[in-house]
Amino acid sequence: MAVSPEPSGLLPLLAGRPEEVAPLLLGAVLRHGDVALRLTEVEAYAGQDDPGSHAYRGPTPRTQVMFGPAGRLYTYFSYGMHVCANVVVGQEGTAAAVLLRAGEVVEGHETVRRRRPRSSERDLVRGPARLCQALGITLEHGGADLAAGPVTLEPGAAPQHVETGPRVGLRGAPERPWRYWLPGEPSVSTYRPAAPRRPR
DNA sequence: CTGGGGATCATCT
DNA sequence: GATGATCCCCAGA
Repeated sequence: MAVSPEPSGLLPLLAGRPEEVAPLLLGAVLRHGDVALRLTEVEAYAGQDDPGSHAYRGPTPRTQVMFGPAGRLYTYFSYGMHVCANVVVGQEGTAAAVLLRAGEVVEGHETVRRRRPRSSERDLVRGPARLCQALGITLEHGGADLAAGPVTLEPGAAPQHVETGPRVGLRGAPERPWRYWLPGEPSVSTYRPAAPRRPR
């Protein structure tokens, strides 16, 4: 009567609405190579209905993956120097996604340290671009199937407490409190409104 | 711990 | 040509 934990047990859950799926991903383990991270902070994005979503204006070459089936990785290049990663969720065609914002290193700490040598311990996996750096996720991983690898997602212990709040860094988005995090985790980002850019 | 400002380029209009 | 779902470094407390 062995209980066989199914590594893909999380994937059927990804088909739900993004704001329902996002909190389920907290505590889940994201793995790439010898590094494994326990997710501590995520953010939900609806597709065409959501002005904060990259898919808001319909499919483009970049956002093609978001319109595909759930369980794939959507990666994008940001601010000229950073890579961020989302898990595509919801029904095919809806372009919903969950941005992976922060995590705790549970395996491969030395590898992460090597990739982020100047980081303080607290900032190691704090923030979506840092998370990708820590895991070694690049634009090449865009479209990767999380059930097949090389980046995989496994269920973790169900979180006891989940807090929610406004999403980070969005301008002109309606208040959907779709940022989810595990309270008390040192890896969870401090809330900071987007800094206004200096006019030239 | 907090806050401010510069870096730098793929993507879309 | 403008714009970021950001990070890093620095100063100050």
